[in-house]
Amino acid sequence: MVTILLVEDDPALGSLLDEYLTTSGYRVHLAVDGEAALDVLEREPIDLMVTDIMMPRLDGRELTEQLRDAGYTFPILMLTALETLPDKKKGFRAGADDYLVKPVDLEELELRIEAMLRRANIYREHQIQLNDCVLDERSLTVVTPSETIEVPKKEFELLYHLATHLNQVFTRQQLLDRIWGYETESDVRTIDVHINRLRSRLKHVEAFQISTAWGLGYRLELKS
Amino acid sequence: MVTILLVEDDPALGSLLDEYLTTSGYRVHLAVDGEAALDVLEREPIDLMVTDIMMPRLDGRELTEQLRDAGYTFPILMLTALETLPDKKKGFRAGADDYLVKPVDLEELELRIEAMLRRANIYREHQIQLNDCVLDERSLTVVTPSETIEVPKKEFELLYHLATHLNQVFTRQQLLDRIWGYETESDVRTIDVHINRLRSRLKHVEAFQISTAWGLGYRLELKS
DNA sequence: AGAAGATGTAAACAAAGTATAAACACGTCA
DNA sequence: TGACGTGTTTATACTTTGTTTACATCTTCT
Repeated sequence: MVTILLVEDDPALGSLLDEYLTTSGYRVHLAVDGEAALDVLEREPIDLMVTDIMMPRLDGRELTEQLRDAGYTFPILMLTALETLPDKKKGFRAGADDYLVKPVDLEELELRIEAMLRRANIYREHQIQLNDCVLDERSLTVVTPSETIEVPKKEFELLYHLATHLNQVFTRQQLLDRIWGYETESDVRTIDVHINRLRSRLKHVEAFQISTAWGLGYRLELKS
Repeated sequence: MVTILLVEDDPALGSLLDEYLTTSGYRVHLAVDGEAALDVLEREPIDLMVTDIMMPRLDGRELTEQLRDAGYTFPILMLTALETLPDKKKGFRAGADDYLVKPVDLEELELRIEAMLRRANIYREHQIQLNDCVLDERSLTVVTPSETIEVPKKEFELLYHLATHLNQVFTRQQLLDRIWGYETESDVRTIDVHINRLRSRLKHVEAFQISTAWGLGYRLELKS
């Protein structure tokens, strides 16, 4: 589920947006100002932020700048009562991806959020997240908090296939058929060798493991 | 340099936008309708498209749908005279990333284009900073604290493209398509030679390195 | 415990992909 | 014209990856 961080100091507007977005199928965290937003960000993984621009303490523009500086890359949409170009400009310069002028048109807000998510999701289709670890199909890498491990193509395909079918047991022949192709003439023991190499290559990865289903085949399961 | 495909059937508006965007530092291809746009796309690598929605023959919405279906992922901005929500909705649904209502505010158009490019990781700054090292597009130089290295054009374009897409892996064919152009007949191994020359030319540069993604292609990553 | 079957592991070999140098082609400019 | 810079192709050396093989180790069952 997509998680939105909503930063809005006006209680009436805040709860209106919260309710609307929640009923639209998003998980929403509501923060009353920039400081509160930073607190939420420390505890929750956020996919997208919608923030008012004028707020007490830390305002939307400063918040956006701080987040971009800190390396956050999720899409940010700013809400502003100010129609003038200089203000839009400052917002974009600070790192916002879009803005919306108040009063907020709820349907348009949803459309813009969808468009931003679609754009940001282009790259996610090629990734699988397993706990704190990401398998990146485009670069053939396994990215953990502490390191990035490059994995040879066949090994990666094997890993990726198991990862897309968590906990499901595959026989060696099934894996050969699905990854090498049905007409391959490779020996089934090739699978064992690849599994072996994957295990030693990923031995420091805490997020998941490839376990042996004795007499059947292999499966990938989360460690957590 | 960022290349924009501008699709607009009104000659007056078309040339106005063309001129404005060109003086803003973009390379612009102007097409008078969707069919003409498709022709341009076959010959030129495009970073972003700005299209009118109402046009003879193939209109902006149909064009957008076709392009998305064909796998093009660059940002698309639609120009529309229609203010109503259902029409915006159709535009977004067709795959547009943003829209702008006519009459076009040139400055706002530029801001939106910049935001879309940033979102898509396409930059039009003439310099890129990588740690303590600067790639300068205008002088085709790589400037480090200790020296300034001149780089031949093709090599620089290759380097620059990789630098604007940090850590992203590109196949040799993708690099050929994007830097040499889609209709090039050069051999993909030309890429290897250029990479090789770049590496030896920049071997004393500490800021970044071009690494090989085995079986895939190349990527530029910071050394830090 | 011991046998039979299944899996783990290391090493050798084969295949595929990449690095590098050198030769060639072309245009520029004194 | 001829030296030079740039871009491309080609040939060969080299590296990484993929597969097989042989043998060690582990499960399961009697």
